[in-house]
Amino acid sequence: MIELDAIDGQLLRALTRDAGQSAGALGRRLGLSQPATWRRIKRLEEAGVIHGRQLRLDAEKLGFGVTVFLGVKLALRGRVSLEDFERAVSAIPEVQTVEHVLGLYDYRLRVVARDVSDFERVLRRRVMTLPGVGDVEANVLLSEENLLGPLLV
Amino acid sequence: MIELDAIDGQLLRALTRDAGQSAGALGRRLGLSQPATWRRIKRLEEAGVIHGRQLRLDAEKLGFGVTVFLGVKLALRGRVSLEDFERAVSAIPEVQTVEHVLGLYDYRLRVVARDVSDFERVLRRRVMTLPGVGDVEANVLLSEENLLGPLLV
DNA sequence: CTTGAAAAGAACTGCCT
DNA sequence: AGGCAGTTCTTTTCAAG
Repeated sequence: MIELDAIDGQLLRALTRDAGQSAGALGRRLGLSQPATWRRIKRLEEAGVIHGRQLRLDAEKLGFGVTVFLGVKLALRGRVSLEDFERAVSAIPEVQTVEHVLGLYDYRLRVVARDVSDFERVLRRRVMTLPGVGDVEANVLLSEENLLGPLLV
Repeated sequence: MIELDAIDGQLLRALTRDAGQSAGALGRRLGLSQPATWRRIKRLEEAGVIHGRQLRLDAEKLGFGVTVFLGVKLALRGRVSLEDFERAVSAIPEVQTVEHVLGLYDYRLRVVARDVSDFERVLRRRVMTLPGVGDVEANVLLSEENLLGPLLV
């Protein structure tokens, strides 16, 4: 594990808000020179703390108005491997995230669809036919807020 | 809604894999010049399709080894407003995401903690004391895979 | 850690097809 | 729409305090 001081925390906080700002502008606000700021960011990347930069897309603007979280419990455990399930679920284009979890469900899926009837198609023809699938529970996303998290306190 | 052609789709797909690559390098692979590629990206940003770029942090390297998804059902509905709940939950530093959903639960929370006993502290002292909280269900994250989603097919 | 400088590269602009 | 050429800004590396 890497040692982070207060300035690293401030850098991560600022970059989490906007990953596209320049090292120079960032450093000026924190009272650091541009090369010093740049070296700190580089160090965080090399340590693996910063894993990369991800594009944030607006699903609605792309015509996907419905986002649903599915909790999936596997039946037939032992007869169907987790790898089979994961491979099949990863091949569904509407699935954005696959989370293997421990608890009431075995997997949590984030699924998008154009509308409710499109979601029904995905659910019936894609999800319910996955190998070993048992109970499925659905929650429709109304709104979502991403916070900084404690990584940065 | 904005019209996207095949090239826009390829751009979004490439940028979703790595949001940090330059317009020049991207264009060369698609047979476009640097300004043409840049103008397309700019257009997607201005249309709101690209909402921004987010830093991807490695929670484990920052000392947060446990990620838990909580499904929260509110009791006392009507007596406590959703706004009160949302304001209180957003103030918990360990909460990374708040999703307002429709279904078996009212809210889904993504929570990180240093370890299991740290998570117990968050659950007992922070989550269970939220205004109006009723049933709480937990799923511990084992592994996670982010796919491109259908935005890009 | 800082400043200053220099080279490389990426972002942005205007003009032309 | 796309390409070309040029300008501006940022990144990246270096030397020296």
